[in-house]
Formats: sequence, structure tokens, C-alpha cells
Amino acid sequence: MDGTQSVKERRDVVVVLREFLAAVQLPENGRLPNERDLADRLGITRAELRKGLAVLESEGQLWRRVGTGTFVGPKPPQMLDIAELAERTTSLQMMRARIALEPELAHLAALNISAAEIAELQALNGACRSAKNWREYEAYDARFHHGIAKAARNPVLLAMLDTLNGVRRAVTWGRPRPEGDRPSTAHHSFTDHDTIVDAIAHGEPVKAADAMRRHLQTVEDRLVGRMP
Amino acid sequence: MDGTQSVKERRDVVVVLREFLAAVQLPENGRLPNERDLADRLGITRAELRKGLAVLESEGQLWRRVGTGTFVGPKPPQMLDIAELAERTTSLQMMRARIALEPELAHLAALNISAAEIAELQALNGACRSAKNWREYEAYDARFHHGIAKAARNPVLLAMLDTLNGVRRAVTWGRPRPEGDRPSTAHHSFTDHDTIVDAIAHGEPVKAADAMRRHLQTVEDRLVGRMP
DNA sequence: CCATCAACCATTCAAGAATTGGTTTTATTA
DNA sequence: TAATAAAACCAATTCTTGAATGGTTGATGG
Repeated sequence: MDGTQSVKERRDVVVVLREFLAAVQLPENGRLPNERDLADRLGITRAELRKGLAVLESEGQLWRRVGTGTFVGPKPPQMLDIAELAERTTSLQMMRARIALEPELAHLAALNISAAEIAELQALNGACRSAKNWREYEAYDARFHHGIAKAARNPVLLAMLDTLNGVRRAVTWGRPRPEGDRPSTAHHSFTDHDTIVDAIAHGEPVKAADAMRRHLQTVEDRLVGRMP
Repeated sequence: MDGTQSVKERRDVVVVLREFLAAVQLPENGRLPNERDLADRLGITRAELRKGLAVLESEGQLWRRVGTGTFVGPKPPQMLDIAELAERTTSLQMMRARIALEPELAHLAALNISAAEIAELQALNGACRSAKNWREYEAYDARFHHGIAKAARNPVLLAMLDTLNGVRRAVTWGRPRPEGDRPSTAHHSFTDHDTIVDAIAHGEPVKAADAMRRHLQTVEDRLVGRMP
């Protein structure tokens, strides 16, 4: 064979690896042979090979995962674990995230919403008003905001809001809840929702985004303890 | 046994089920026995049981999934599938999502970033400039934006940007890529990055958010075809 | 001290059996 | 015959087990 000598030649392992990658012309996300085989093929030891792979990995040329293999290209993103994420997230950080997302969603909704969806939003807002306990209110409130996101006609933003709500629910699971009393304290949210729906229904994106931002800001203020 | 008579008594299955749930006191997300066993224990037929479960499920008292079981409480949100999401998402929608997220991230980064992170951002921007091909440029660009998100100190927003980038990559996989030529066409991005880093480094959140918004807007304009 | 080799570890995947909710067919009984 | 209980079947999911893989450690020997 030809490879066994390259060790003695002291050629840098990284160079050998680059040549190999160029030779085999693997496609993006293509899989390299496993380390044991590849070390044999290149005529180098596995420890040496791993050093070289580490370099290429740090350069972002490839990525590795235990039990799976070594692949060309940047590391694919991991699907986020909602429960794990909720542990590292405070209620305030949740609100900052919502403030980042939802005004833009209201903006887009004002541009794309249908008549049926407007009616649904109004119905959900009414359901919020007549909720018999706090938990029921939160369920309708979540569906209200989800409805706006759906009307925005942007799958990515919708998915992100949904995961956001998932984290929100997981976060509130850990905290105690005022189970019995009705959400009379949230009466300001009702009028907030009204103005948001009105702006969206009249096709006024900027106004809708502003209303949503003010609404969430109020919730955040209340969360921090700044009662207006 | 005792249960076999309750069928003849014609007591409503739902009532029996509610009594059972109250008796066993399952915690939130607790799992019920499987339908065959439960039907035996309650002395009713499986079809009857399923009617009752359907009612409670529609009430949101519990949720079921094939192969898994029946559980107490509202249905947990599903983790989003990046590949599936990418199929329903256009490049333009991707940009709208980024414009919703990243200015806020730049804002927060300006408030929370450390000196080491500033240096890292500058280094990554430099790496963008000296990228030898388009793919390498995109890798560093992604790490640049990720660095800003990390400096924002908000796990939820960071996770959302990461999934966003995952979708972005999955979207661009489907499209052809200009493999060979260097990203000289993206030279305006370099100065954009400069102004963003400067604003963040000087602790000017509004300025940073504006710079980020303008930067992404330029990219979107270029995407749509409006060359400025 | 360093490189090499082997063994071991932890994670992941793949294939198949078992489990479970969902559906249809068959048997039983009034 | 109609209603209904019982069984069988279906499809999605989990569990189990073994193999494959990257990651780590330690013995061996220059």
C-alpha cells in the first residue's frame, strides 16, 4: 500500500486529511469512514487522526457525534428541549422574548389576516373576559396570541411562538398558581386585546405592533412589580 | 367482582371516570392505566370507556397518544421539526423572522456583553472578511450572529435564533449555491458588522438594534432583488 | 517523555418485540 | 334484526438488545 510511509515522512496529519477530503469529494453532510478504518486507510494512528479531526472540527469544516460518526460541514442545530430550556429561563426573560416576537407578528397579521380569523380573535377575547378561573383565562389568552401568530402567515415565526408558549407553560409549572380567584386583575388585558384586534382588523400594522408592544410591556411591568 | 353490575345501572361512564380520577389522585401529566385494564377495573366495556375518555379529552382534562398512553392535563407542545418547517418556509419569511428577533438581541447584547465577547465578535468579523469561499463566509457570519445572541444573556432568545439558523441552513440546502466565487459581493456586510459591533461595544442598545435592523433589511432587499 | 496500541466507556443507531390508542370485524344476546 | 359486547386487527410509539462509533484511559515500549 501507499499510505504507510506518510507517517515517517512527518507530513502534517491535517494536510493528509485535507487531501483525503478533497479526493473523496464528500457532499455536504456526507459521512466519513469511522476513525478506526480511516486511520488504517491513511496509514496513521488513531490518536494522530483524532488530533487532525479536532483541528478541522474547530474550523467548522466537519462535526462529530458519539455513536453517529463524523460528517462534512457545520454542525446541525439540535432541537431544543423545552423542559431543559425552561429551567434556565426566568419569567422576565420570557417576556423579553415575547416582546421581541409578538409585535412583529401583530404587524404581519394586520397585513394578512382574513375576516374569519378576525372573528375568531374577537371570540377568543370574549372567552378571556368570561373565564371562570385563572387557568382557563390563560388557556384562552394563549389561543388569542396564537391566533394572531397564525394570521401572520409565517411558519417560522408561528413555530417559534408556539415553542415560546411551551417554555412559558413549563416555567409556570414550577411556580405556585393562584388557583381559585378569577382574573379580575387582568381586566386591563381585555382592553389591550381590544385595541390590538381593532388595529389588526383595520389593517394598520404599525398601530397593531405598538398596541401589542404596550400590552406586553404592561404585563412585564406588572411582573417586575412596577404597578402603573 | 363488584364492577360488573355498574353497567346495568346505566350510570354515566363519564361520572364513573371522574370518580376514578378523583380517587386515584393522579398528578399533572400522570398516566392512566391502559384502556384494556382500565375497562376491566371499572367493569365497563372498552368502547364505553373510550366514549367517556373522548369527552374528558375534549374538555382538556386529559390527552391521549397512540402507543404512549392517556395522561392528565393539557397536551404538551410538540418540539418543532426543523426539516419539515424548512419545507414550508421561504427565504423572505426567514428574513422577516430574523428582523423580528435579531435587533432585540443586539439591544440586549449591548447591555450585557463582556469584554471577551466583544473581542470574539471582532475576531469573527475579521474572519468573515478573510473567508476564502462563500461557504466559509456563511459559517463565520452565522457564528457572528450567534455570538451576539449569546451575549444577550437570554436562553430562550438564543435557542430561537439557533433553531432559526437551523431552518435557514435547511432552506438554503435546497437551493443551488455559488460555490466557487469569493463573497466580494457581501462587502457591505463587513461594514454593517463593524457598526453593529461598535454600538454593542459602546453600550448603545438603541443604536445597536437599529444597525442590526438596517443590516438585515439590506440583506432582505438584496434577496428580493431591490439592489440599493 | 512520547507515540502506539489495546481495552474500555458512553452515546447513538438499527431492528424487532411488546405496548397502546384507534378501528374494524365477528360473535352474542335481547 | 338491532344493539352491544368481545375479539381481532391496525398504526403509532416505546422498550429492548446488540452493534457501531466517537471519546477516554492505561499499559507497553521505544
